[in-house]
Amino acid sequence: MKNIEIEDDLYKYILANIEAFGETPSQILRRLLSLPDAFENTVASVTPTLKSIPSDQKVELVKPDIIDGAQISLPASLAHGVKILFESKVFKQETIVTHKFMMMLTAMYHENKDAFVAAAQKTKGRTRDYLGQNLKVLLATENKEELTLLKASKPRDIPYTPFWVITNANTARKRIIMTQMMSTMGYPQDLIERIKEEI
Amino acid sequence: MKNIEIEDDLYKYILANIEAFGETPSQILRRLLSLPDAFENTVASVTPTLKSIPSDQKVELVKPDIIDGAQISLPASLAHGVKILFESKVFKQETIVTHKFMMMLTAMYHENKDAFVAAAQKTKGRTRDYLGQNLKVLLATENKEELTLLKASKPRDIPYTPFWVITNANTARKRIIMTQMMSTMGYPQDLIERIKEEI
DNA sequence: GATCGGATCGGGGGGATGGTTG
DNA sequence: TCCAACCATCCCCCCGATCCGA
Repeated sequence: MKNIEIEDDLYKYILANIEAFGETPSQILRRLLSLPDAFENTVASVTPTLKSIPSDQKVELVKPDIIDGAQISLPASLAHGVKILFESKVFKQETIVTHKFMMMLTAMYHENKDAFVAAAQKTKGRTRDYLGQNLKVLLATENKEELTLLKASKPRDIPYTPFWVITNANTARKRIIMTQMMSTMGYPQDLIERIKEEI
Repeated sequence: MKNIEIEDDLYKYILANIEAFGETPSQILRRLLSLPDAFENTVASVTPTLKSIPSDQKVELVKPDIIDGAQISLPASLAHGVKILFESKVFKQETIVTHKFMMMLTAMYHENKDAFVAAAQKTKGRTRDYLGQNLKVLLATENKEELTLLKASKPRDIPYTPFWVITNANTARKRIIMTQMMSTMGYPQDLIERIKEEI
């Protein structure tokens, strides 16, 4: 049971609508609101959370875009390419290298999807892929052994993107992956050289 | 004002029909029942009670302010921003860290609401939110499991504010939260550095 | 006995390091 | 065999929330 505080006139109004002797305010309210006696409704919370990059959830959204047929809204900080991203506050304030790494990839994807797709295919290690599409499908499809191996690399979805990246790598390797991606995609040399300062 | 007792589910139903932050159950009921507004306007019910922060009840009240359409009166000690707060007697004499923590947040909210709102969204832990709006609604809406988790963090309404904060944290973490909030809101570095002395 | 502040300690994630492969 | 490149184990630190003491 809960106690709520209401103004006197509202209280009078409720009592004025009494229909049976001994009816409680609560019962009267139910009737007035056309609610069943045993009302049991859960209002589901619909908050799509982006657990992987915690920092800029509800930031200004721009650029409605289409990914896999679904429309998405991209945070402003990620919508204007790598160069602008480097200058953005959210990027500078982010301390976790993996997050910066993924933010860059998001920005790059939206800057040039075709080039990104091509570069993603070429960027891989000796035994493992570094990037790919549709992580969920991959995780569902592979056989047990391969799956264990795959998971060891800690692949994660790149936010606002149909791609995933490997996450279990030291910073040096993350730089290598970034460098390869940016080179293949044709980013200018001076921007590529900034990688080691930025992440 | 009258108090009436209602079942939990009815209470949830009422809160589920909230349309504006800070709306009281009474106001919601009026709308649902198509009743005119009361002539006597409520202030008390919107204002989070200050039973948690003791002993400045009879203190000078200043700065009539608007929170979500309701007018409130703010204790002088909390009305002039963080810097003044640090120098105030009530703050210095307060021994409970959590109270000081919340006093600072109240002061910060009134010093710059927009910045506060933005900073509150960004300030969060790995799995839990640190601040948010409308605790009542949150508590009524979430599903059982999430609710238990949420409650473990002991969220409390920040007095004179539509926000709540996590309270179940050690002092070190409270400092981290404060630091993040103040940085994001753009407080000067020297004030931020005083956090570890002040709380 | 009940409540409340918040230190303590278990758990989880980031990514450096040591081991492995070609 | 040795070296370079790569992999993924595992350490350390951060975060959460249980629980102890006031």
